[in-house]
Amino acid sequence: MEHGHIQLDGPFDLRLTVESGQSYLWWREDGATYGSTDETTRYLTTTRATGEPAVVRVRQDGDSLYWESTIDAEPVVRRRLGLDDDLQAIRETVPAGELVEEAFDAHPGMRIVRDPPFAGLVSFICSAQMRVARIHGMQQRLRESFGTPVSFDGETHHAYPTPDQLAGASEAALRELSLGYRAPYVRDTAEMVADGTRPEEVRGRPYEQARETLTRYVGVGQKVADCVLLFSLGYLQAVPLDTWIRQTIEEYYPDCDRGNYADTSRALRERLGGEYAGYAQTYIFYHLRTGG
DNA sequence: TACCAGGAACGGG
DNA sequence: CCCGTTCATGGT
Repeated sequence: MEHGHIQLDGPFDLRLTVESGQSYLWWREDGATYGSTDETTRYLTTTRATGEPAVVRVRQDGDSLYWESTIDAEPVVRRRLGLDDDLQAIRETVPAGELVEEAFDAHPGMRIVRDPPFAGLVSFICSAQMRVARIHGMQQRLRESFGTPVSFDGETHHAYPTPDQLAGASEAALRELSLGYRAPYVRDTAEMVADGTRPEEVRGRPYEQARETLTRYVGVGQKVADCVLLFSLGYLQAVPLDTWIRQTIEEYYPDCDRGNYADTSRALRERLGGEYAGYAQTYIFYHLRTGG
C-alpha cells in the first residue's frame, strides 16, 4: 500500500467538500453518511487514473491531508478535491452580496470536486428528482453490483463501473437498484459512452456549447449537463439551475429570471462574477440546503 | 395520505 | 419555443 501526506494550502474542509451534494462517489469508512467527523474519519473513493481500478482513502487532520491507496494517488487526490484552487482569489472575483458573503463565511474550506467524467455523468443522471442520500446509495449499489473488485487494506471494495460494465447491464437489473425511471437513461447513456462518445471530449469547447453537447446523452438536460461540467470537467463558471437556485433567483436575483434556462443561467452567471460563478452557486446551494 | 426530492422526455399548442 | 403531464421510489 502506498501512502503520502499533502500539506494543505489555504482553507480546506474534507467533510464539507465530499458531503455537500457535489459528489456521490465518496463514502465514509465507518459506513455513516452524515454527522460530525474528527481527525480519524476516513473517506474512500475509486479511480482509474492509471487505467486499472484503484481505491483511494483520505483523512484530514488540520492542515494535513493523509492519503493511502493501491497507487501513487497524490495527483488524483489533488485534482479530485480541488486542492489547487485558490479560494481567496476565487472569492474575490465574486461581486459582494449579502447572500454570497454569508454563504462563503458559513462554510470555510469547501472546494469544488472533480469527479471522474463517466461516474459524474451517471451519478447526476441518477440525481433527477431524488434526495442526496438516495443518490449516494444508488452509486454504492452500482459499484457493488457492476464494478470491478479491488483489494485494499484487507478488504474488498468495488471500483465505479466502466461504460462497458454499465452498458451490459439490463434495465431490470438497474431497476432492482432502485434507479426507477432513470434505469434506461443510465443504460442508454452508458452504451453511448461505451460506443465512443466520451463526456470528457467536450473539454476545451466554449462553455455553453459544451453544455448543449452533453444534453445529447439520454437523461441529461441542461441542469444535469451543468453539474457534469462543474463537478467533473472543471468548468467553474457553470451555474446549474436546480430547484434551490431557482428559489434563490426568485428571492435575491429576480431580475436574472429571463424565462428560460439558458438566458437565466447566463444572467446569474454574470451576476456572480462569471469565471467562478459555479463556485458561488455551490456555496449558495449548500448554505440554503443546510438551513442558512 | 399526500407530498416531495440538486429533472428529463414527451406530446401538443 | 413553451407548456403540462408523466415517470419510480422511499421518506415524512
